[in-house]
Amino acid sequence: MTKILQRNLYREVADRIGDLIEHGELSPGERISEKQLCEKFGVSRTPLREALKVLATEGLIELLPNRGARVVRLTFKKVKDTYDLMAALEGLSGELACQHITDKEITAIRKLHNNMLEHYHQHDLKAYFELNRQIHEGILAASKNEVLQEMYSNLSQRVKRVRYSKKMTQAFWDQAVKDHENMINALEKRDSQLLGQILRDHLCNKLEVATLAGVIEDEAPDEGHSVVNA
Amino acid sequence: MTKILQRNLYREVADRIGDLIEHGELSPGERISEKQLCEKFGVSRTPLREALKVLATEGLIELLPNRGARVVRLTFKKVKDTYDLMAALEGLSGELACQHITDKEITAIRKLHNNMLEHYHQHDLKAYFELNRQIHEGILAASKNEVLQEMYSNLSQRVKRVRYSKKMTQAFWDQAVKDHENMINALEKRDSQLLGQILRDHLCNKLEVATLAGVIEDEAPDEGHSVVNA
DNA sequence: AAAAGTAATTATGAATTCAATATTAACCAG
DNA sequence: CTGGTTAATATTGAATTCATAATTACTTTT
Repeated sequence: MTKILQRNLYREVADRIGDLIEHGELSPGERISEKQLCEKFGVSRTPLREALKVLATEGLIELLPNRGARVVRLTFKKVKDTYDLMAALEGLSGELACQHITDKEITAIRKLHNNMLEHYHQHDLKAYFELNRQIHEGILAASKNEVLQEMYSNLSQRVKRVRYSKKMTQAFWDQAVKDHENMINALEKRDSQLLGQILRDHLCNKLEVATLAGVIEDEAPDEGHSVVNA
Repeated sequence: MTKILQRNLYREVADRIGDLIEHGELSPGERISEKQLCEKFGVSRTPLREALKVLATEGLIELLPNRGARVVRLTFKKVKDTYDLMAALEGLSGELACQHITDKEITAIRKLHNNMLEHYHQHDLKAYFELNRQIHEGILAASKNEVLQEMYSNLSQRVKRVRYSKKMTQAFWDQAVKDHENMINALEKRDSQLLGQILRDHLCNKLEVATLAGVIEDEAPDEGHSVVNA
């Protein structure tokens, strides 16, 4: 049962702006010019402004009344908070997955896992990360909780642009693989509590947060006052 | 440091539509007429349509391309999924609160708790619920995690309209109060793990889900095809 | 009378236009 | 020059207009 994908112009525009933010083509704190983006995308201001409103509720940009939109500045605290949340959601996904996962799904994830192990042994970090992502996504899907999946993917979106964990020490990597081994085992035993615990503690997040401490510039409060949607 | 409240027209409209949904003045599955709402609120279609887009990303309504907006149908599963998520978030809020709460905040919550106990002894359910809400909100605030607070309040919004847990047996009530006693104790001892556990298991959610089983009409799949934002 | 097809109506999607606010530039006094 | 005031410009906020798709009503046909 594949869902029909809704393609509104505003959604299209929102996604493309999201990409621009993710790839750093729109800088944090930088004012987003409506006119400029309209020309870039070849759309009028109406769908563009709708997209901005959506992106604001998704937490990617902020709207300052009468002063335009700007990309949210990712402070270290904000990223840390987001990761804390994601860890909790991953934990929940693990618990629920154990309750709802089918044998077929377990087989598929085991397969991904074995595949990932190969890349690990070949030191192919990029391929490893991709499989790693697919495994976590698979568990999330197996939770059969769509609200959870939606929330998680939103949070993931928000921090994507700093998610380039370049330096990964061998020790960290070894530990991550061990975690994954335990995860699969817990999943096959359908041990909710255990899998939940492993995923909550899985160092993937913690590692990234740790390395991020250096990456993120926590500079002077800002230009533009602190404003919040109400 | 009180934040400046942003009052855009679209946000205002979105909130008012949210109220209509919460109070059942817009029925689930019912098509939302733009023109009608424009007249009701005295605004043009532009801000109204912006509001609809925002409400869709907030999960309160669905937009069917070229076929308008309708209020999301709350199936039992959807509500159950949402409560599972909220329980996990409450658990996290408890853990974080223990780490970050100030003595002053603890005192304030203890005060709310004592106040709540009085209403409990006087069998004033309404006042009890209000204090109950304030306590949970206080813990959430004490977590000092704004992303968490934002997510929680969004989830809460989604299920508000079925949150009228009218029948509350004395046994349930007694247990809830005991839970709360334990919560406050854990908080004062700053026992993260314990408070997290209590909040995750707190029957408030489970109770409501249980009673809801009867309240929600899980009817025929629907008119209008299953469409999802992409 | 029922079904199918077509025209008329209505609603939505998006661009344009108008109004209000903020930003920049120009000007002047100290 | 520097600081402040006012005018000019540009940008955002919201209403209107135009275009397109869906729904309804009405024929027409069997």
